[in-house]
Amino acid sequence: MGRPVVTTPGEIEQAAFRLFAAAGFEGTTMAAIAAEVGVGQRTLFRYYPSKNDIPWGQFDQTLDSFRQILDGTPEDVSLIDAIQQAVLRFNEYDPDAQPPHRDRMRLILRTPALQAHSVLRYADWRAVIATYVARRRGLAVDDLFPQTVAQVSLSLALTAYDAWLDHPETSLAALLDDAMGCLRDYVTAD
Amino acid sequence: MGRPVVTTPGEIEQAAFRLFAAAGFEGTTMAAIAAEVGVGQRTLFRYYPSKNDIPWGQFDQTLDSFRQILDGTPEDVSLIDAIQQAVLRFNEYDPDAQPPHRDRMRLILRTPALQAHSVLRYADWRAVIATYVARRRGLAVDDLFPQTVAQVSLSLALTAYDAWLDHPETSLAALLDDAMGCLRDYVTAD
DNA sequence: CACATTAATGGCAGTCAGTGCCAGAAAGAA
DNA sequence: TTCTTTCTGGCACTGACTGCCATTAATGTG
Repeated sequence: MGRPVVTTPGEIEQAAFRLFAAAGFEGTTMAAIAAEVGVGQRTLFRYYPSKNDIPWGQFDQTLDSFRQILDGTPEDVSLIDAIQQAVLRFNEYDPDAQPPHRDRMRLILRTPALQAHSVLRYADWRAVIATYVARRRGLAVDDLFPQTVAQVSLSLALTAYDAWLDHPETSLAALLDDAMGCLRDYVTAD
Repeated sequence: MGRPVVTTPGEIEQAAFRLFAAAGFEGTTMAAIAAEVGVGQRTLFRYYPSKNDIPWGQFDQTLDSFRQILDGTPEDVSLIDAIQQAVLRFNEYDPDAQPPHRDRMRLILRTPALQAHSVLRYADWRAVIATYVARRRGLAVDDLFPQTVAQVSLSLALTAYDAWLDHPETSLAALLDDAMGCLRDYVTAD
């Protein structure tokens, strides 16, 4: 019961992306988004805690699924393969959903304010990996090994995503594998 | 000629750190810093473009030295060793200068707003590495290999630095080597 | 049907970072 | 002394964000 909501996170996200496309992220004010949705500015901030959070939409929920993918991996798969496959599966999208997903990631990865703000989200992502690594190796989450693996895994994902923006013809999966190949090459070359 | 300056970046930095120590980064306003220095708020913004830039002090200059360290490395040193040693040397400090350096890094690495903002600085750092890698391998800077190596190198450095905050007794150099060891372990383990 | 309860809205005033503008101050040069 | 250069700092303004609170619109109860 109680008064019914006037909007949804999804509706706000769509309105915002419309304005971002027209005027850019910096060039769009929260007042303009509120007007576009037809809602008070104060209400907007109840749906998204900050302007920087809008481009991510409702991504938070999905971290749980990332955890589940990892935990559901058979233990006989090597650590590195388990993580690589989990990252891959976590980032699988329907072919239809890929263009908007790419637009979203382009906005996030190429807008300085969002690049910066996003590291706070990545921290949770890294924590999922570090926790998994720590468990499989019987280490503490804070130990150097889990932390290193988590940081490096994020690096690979970010590098692959960034390359994906410029090479739409290549699949994200292939780029993730390529990035891992680069890493192996880098580490094992004499 | 012209009117002499009233302050210096260094003086502002010191005053700011005094206040940060007392009230925290978020709890310190630019107005308070200006008052502490004894200078107009408008002037403050001419010395530091944003509050987030103050904790870094005058670090920008030093990226040149990082480039020089890399370029001065003999070509018969393997790529990975060249980078590892350059990162190491770039982060060498007098034993006397280490406690303040650690305080600075603790503030930067543990304050969310600064964690976020700092990625914009790291981008320049990564560019130095990517450029070096591209040159040595005859690739374009934008190619996947240089970008991957740059991202991963940053990951290792950040992981080592973060561990250093909690283990002051261990040298940063040792932690950088340990992080690299973790990476080798991760990539080459069956 | 009247009335209480609940939950969301949105306006308002205020904080804080950051910017453009411009008058004024202080130094050296002519 | 006057001109020129350069730095200062006040003022007004924008834009994100917050706390406070009256208002609104549902639902539940007698």
